[in-house]
Amino acid sequence: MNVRDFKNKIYNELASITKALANPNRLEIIELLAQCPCSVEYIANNTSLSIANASQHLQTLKSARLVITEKRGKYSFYSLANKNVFEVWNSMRELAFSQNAEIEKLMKEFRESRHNLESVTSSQLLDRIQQGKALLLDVRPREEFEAGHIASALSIPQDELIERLKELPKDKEIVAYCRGPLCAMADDAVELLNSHGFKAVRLETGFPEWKVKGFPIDNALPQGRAIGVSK
Amino acid sequence: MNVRDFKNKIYNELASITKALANPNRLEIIELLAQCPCSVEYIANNTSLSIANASQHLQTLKSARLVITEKRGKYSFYSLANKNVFEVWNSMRELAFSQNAEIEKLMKEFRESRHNLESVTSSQLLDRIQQGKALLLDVRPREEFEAGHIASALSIPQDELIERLKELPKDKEIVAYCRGPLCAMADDAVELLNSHGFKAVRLETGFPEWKVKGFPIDNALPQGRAIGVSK
DNA sequence: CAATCATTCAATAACTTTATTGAATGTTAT
DNA sequence: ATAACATTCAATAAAGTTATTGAATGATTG
Repeated sequence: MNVRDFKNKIYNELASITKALANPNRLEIIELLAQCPCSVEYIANNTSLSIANASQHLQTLKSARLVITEKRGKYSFYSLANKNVFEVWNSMRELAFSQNAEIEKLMKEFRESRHNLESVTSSQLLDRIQQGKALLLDVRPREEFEAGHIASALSIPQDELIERLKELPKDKEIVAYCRGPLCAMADDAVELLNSHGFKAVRLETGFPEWKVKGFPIDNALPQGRAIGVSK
Repeated sequence: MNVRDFKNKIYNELASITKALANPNRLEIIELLAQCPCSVEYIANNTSLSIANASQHLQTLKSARLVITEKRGKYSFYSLANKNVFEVWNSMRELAFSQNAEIEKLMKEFRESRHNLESVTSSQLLDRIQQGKALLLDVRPREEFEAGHIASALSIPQDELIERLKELPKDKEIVAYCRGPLCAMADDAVELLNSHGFKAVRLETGFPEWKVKGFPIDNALPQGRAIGVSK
C-alpha cells in the first residue's frame, strides 16, 4: 500500500475519535458517564439536553466506540468503553487547565462567588482520612454514590444537604467531593456548610479521578450498577 | 454565577481544544511538530497539504493554544505549546489502538505488505543498546535528527539509505526508528535492509515517545533547533 | 529601494454538524 | 391486546468547517 494512502486512512480513523470529542455537550456526557452507567433520560436530566438530542450525541459517541450500550428492560444504559476514554478526557482537561487562561479565570470567579477558594488534593485527603482528621462527604446523587464511591465516604446528595445538616459534626473538618473539578456540587455544598458554621473544603477533583489513581473505593451495590432516571 | 452558564462556558472552552484536534491533517501536523519546531513549508512538504492550507491549519492550532510560533528571519517556526499536547495526542492514539479494529487491521496489512511484522519496544531496545547488542538507526530527515535523537543513534535519512548501506554492519542487529508508530519510514528502512541481507527490526514507537518516557536522548545541535525546508 | 520569498488573509463553494421537530420502534405493565 | 414509556430515527434549517484560489503582508537580500 502507498504510504500516503495508508497515512490518510490512519489519520482519518484517529480523527473519527477526536471528532466525537469535539463538542461541548459530548464532553459533558463523558464526564457524567465517568461516574457510572446512565440511561439516556438521566443524561438528559443532568445536562441541558433534550432526550432526542442526548440520544443523538450518544449515538455519535457510540459509533466512535467511546461508549458502549447495554439494554436492560426499557432502559439503554450507556457507559465509557474503557479506561482509556477517561484517560484521554483527563489529559485533555489537564492540557486545557495548563494553558487556557480563560478557563482558569472562569473557575476562579466561580469559586470566589461561593467564597470558596481553598481545596484539598487527593493525596492530602488520603492522609487526612487515614489520620481520622476529616469526614468525607459524597454530595453526588444517590445512584452515583451507590455505583461506586471513595472508601469511608458518607452520602448526602447536594439537594438533601440543607435538611440533613444535623447528621454532620461541627468539630471535624468536612471534605466534600462530587463528580470532578468542573462539577459545582461540592462547591455549593461547601458554601452551604461554611455558612452554617461547619468547617468544610472541597476535594479538588472528584470520584473518577480518585478511582483512576487506584486509591481506595467502595461499591455499595454490584460493580458498575447502572442508573435510570433521577433528579 | 449560574451553574448552567458556568458549565456551558467551561465545556465550550474545553471543546475549543478538542475541535482543534478534530481533523486528520491537524493530527498529522501535531505528530510532525512532536519531532521538532518546523516551518510552514516543511510541514506542507511532509504532509499532503498546500502551503496556504497548512498555514490555515496551523492558525487553528495556534488559536486553540496547542502550538506556539516564533519568527526567525523569513521563517515562522511552529512548535507544540507544551508537553501536555503530546501527552493528549499520545493517549488519544492509545485509545484508538485499543478499540478501533479498523486501525489495527490497516497497520497489520501495511506491515505485512513490507514483510515486517516484528518490532521492538522501548524497554527492549534500551536493554539491547546497553548490552551493545543492537545498532540504532535514525531514518528521519537530517534536520529532525539534529534537533534531538535517541542517544547513540546513527543518522541515515531513509532516502539516503540505499546509497549508504556499506556504513552498516551485517553481523549486528539493526533497530531502525522514525517519527512514531504511524510513521512508515522505519518500516521502509527495515524492508530495504532485510532485502539486502541485514538483520533489522523497527522500534515500535518513535523518537517523541522515547523522549517523553525520559529515556536517554542527545541533541547534536542547540536544544529544540528549528528546521526550515527540506525533502 | 526593488525584488524575492515565506507566510497569512479573504472569499468562496462544497461539505459536515447541530438542535429541533415529530413520527417510529420496541419493551414492559395492565 | 392495549397503553405507557424509553429510545431511536428521519427530515430539516441554521451554523460551522474545509480546500482552493489568488491577492496582501512584511521581512530579508541584492
